[in-house]
Amino acid sequence: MKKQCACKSIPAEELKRIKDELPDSDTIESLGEFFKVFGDPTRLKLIYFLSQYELCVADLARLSEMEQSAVSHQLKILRLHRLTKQRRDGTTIYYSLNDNHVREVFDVALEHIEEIG
Amino acid sequence: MKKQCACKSIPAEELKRIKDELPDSDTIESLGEFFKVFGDPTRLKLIYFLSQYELCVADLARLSEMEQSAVSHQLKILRLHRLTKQRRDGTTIYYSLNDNHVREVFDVALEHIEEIG
DNA sequence: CATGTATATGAATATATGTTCATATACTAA
DNA sequence: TTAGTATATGAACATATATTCATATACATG
Repeated sequence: MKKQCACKSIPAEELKRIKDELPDSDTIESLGEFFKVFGDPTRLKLIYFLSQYELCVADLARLSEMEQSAVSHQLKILRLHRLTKQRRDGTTIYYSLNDNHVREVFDVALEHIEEIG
Repeated sequence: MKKQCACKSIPAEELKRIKDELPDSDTIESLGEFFKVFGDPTRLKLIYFLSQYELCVADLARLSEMEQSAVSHQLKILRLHRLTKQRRDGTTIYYSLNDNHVREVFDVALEHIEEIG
């Protein structure tokens, strides 16, 4: 029983080179975090609405048909990832998107879905 | 105690209109699924490698420093989402990306990470 | 056929995550 | 201050998910 697989389609030196091209692990982690935020349908809805309008929590709850608490929890996640910004007006807090890439990512993915499913 | 929140920054008819602009729930679900695939660092590594090279499972395992079993499990997910295609050569199976949008999504997100973190 | 290699997969486990409920906080107005 | 409104948050719970281990499958070779 050999210790190393005999496949080795690619020689060791080239494997090393390919491996080095990978973005560093912090970047990969951040990317994963970023996509994870988009990986939940309820957050996607919030993101979509916020990509078009500045909205208060209560209206977001009505639009997404979620409870206010659930919306606040999800908004916290968006906030922590700096995807949103907010302003206070009295007791009301208005959220909006903080970044142009967000909608861009959304749209590229949408193209994919429409083509491949 | 009122039954409905008094906030209503936006009148009911307009809320309805905004709500109707949201892609249908199947599309939102698919988008969420799509992003969820990208939401795991180990899958991101596989996707990145495959965006540049056609690779066999064993080499993917070496490159990503994962066990062969874990790689196969993740490749199954990529396959089910039709992000990859594969061809067999003897006992070896070579994987590659199936879609151009994938790398595009990856790159847009990378821009975001580099700007906002 | 039997052996070996590359990959796939089911089950078990540990961890992560989203929602709900109850409650806290921050602000407004009387 | 007291009551009311909008939002935030901690804890508990249920569900999802990634990994590992053991094993199965598919193919090649002798």
